[in-house]
Amino acid sequence: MTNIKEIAQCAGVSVSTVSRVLNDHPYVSPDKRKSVLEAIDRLNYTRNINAIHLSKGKTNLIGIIIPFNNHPYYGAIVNGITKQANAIGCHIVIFQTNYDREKEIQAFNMLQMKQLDGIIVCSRISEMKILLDYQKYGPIILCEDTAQAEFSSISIDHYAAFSCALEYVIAKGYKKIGYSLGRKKSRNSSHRTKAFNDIIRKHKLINNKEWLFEGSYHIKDGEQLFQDWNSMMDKPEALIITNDDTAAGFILTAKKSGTRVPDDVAILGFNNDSLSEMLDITTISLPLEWIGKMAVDLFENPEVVKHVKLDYALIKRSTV
Amino acid sequence: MTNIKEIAQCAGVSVSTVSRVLNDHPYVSPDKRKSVLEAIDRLNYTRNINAIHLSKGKTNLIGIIIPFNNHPYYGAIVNGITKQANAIGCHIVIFQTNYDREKEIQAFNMLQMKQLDGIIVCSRISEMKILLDYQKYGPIILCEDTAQAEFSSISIDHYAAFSCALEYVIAKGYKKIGYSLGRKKSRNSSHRTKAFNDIIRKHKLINNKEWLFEGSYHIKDGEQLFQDWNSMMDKPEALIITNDDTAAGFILTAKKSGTRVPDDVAILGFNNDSLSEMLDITTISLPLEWIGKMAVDLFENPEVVKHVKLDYALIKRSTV
DNA sequence: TCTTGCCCTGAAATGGGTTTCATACTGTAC
DNA sequence: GTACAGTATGAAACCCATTTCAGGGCAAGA
Repeated sequence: MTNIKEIAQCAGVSVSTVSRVLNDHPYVSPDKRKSVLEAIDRLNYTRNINAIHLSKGKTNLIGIIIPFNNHPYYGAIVNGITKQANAIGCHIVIFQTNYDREKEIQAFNMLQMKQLDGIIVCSRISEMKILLDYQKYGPIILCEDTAQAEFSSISIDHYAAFSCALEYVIAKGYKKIGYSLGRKKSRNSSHRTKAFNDIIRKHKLINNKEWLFEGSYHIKDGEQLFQDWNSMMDKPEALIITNDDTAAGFILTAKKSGTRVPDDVAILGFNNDSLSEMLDITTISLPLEWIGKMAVDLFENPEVVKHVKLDYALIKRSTV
Repeated sequence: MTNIKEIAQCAGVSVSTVSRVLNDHPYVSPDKRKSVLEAIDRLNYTRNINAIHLSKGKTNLIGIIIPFNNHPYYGAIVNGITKQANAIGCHIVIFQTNYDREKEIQAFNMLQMKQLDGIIVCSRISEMKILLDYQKYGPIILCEDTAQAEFSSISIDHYAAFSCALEYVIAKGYKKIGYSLGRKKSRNSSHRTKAFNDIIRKHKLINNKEWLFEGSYHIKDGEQLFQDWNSMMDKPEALIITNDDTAAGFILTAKKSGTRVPDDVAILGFNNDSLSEMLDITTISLPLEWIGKMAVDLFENPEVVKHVKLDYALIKRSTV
């Protein structure tokens, strides 16, 4: 492998000059620049980027922590991140964790070892304490609704979004309302739960613990959710479901078993996926790609810790 | 940032010894090992991985070239790759290209500059000529049905899989059969096209050029596909659709407009996604995660160029 | 006793850039 | 004519680990 030294020799200049040409620095005379360029061409030279990384102390690599990759919610965020990262000349290393602590730590270790310039956490299982430990090694951006002073964050106001959903369902006349979450203890979930409890209390409706379902992520979980719902003696008349994928699974299974939506059970989802559009599912549209884009923006300006909240929109369709 | 030199000083040994401890080499006396470990602990040392990369000439990073990330087909392959890559201590850098040549080249350049140890190409737009240029910089694995002697490949026998699908549709009595592809000129597509032409000729059925549709990737494309199909004077009675996502889009749109499946039009998809299961779509199951896994296996053994083909399975359901 | 081989250790070479600093030259302003 | 600013250039320091090589110590076998 030819290196910068050989180029320097071949072009009859010093390595500094070669480096200057390579990095478009000023103060290189046209003729030397030319001979360096020729030498590069002649010797078929490529820079060893690992040496550059070592020297510069950065890699232009951003880590993304997500639980699942094959999921519309995270897929959309990743899309947003990817686009914006490309715009600032960065690449993406995906850490698909399945909520495994080890895997998350792996990502943070790579930050510590300088293989990553920063990390965007789309969803996590590690405690805040862990994140604080690693914070000194580089910017960590959280895609969650937090006020943690040490980290920039970008999120949807899940409390407000869920409230909006619930108020709409209530306004439509439903009294027995249940909802499903991914993991009960995630930040986003806790906001949704709080919203649920507050609004239900405000309207003096039944708050039945049984009507809170967990583990709703994928379309197949929707099938299970339907089974669970269907096997209840006292069924809620409306369900606010974690995401459109699960909602779709629920609705498709419901149809098979002759359950009518929204007559037998009203369904409201989140995300406004293509699938929800196809199935005409009432949903809350979330600006997921924007979350990704903003996360990269926040990564770029690590000096200022900001907490950005993005807007949502109720999409009225046929399932409520 | 403390480095290996400081550790050596602090522990009263040479850097070589520190390196040996760090890398679990034999031939370090227990007491020296202990004092090194203590020094590492005391100074809160972390290795700079970029230096290791430079020194070792590898990064344990595998690049993946995919057109879309938020797509079940590629999502599943990426899942398989991720799992197996983790098993061998590698991480994944995703290049989502949207079939943009530039983006693909970017990935290859990173291989050339040694930021990647290898590349798995799930689908590409660059010509083989380009790949051959970059081949010398590291293993490139193709997830396509090729016999190119220079590259290992892993694929489904798309010719056979498509033939199987088509024979089944024909056996069910359909005579006017159309099909859809992603991009006409991709390798996989060309195998499907060949299979289609061969089988149709064999059975002496109509081969109507109009019944070949293109650009079918996502669920929304299925909606469009239905519009196209529906607006034809002479409609095919059965459609073999690129993938289940598009098939689902077609079927859901069809239902809205009162078109019955399979009575008005039979539908057969590919992949056997969760969605196809939910919608009871007849499909060809493809071992996508296995493609990913095998791709990593092939990457690991770059000395032997192999062309692996995986099996498929017809899943009979209600849409044919 | 001598060889051979294994264990242990450190100096130095190696991987390949970037960047600072010192120096020198040129042109312009006063 | 003197300062000063700007342009050009190379030597050397720096980023940080891995790995080769050489050498010393020690034990077992001849």
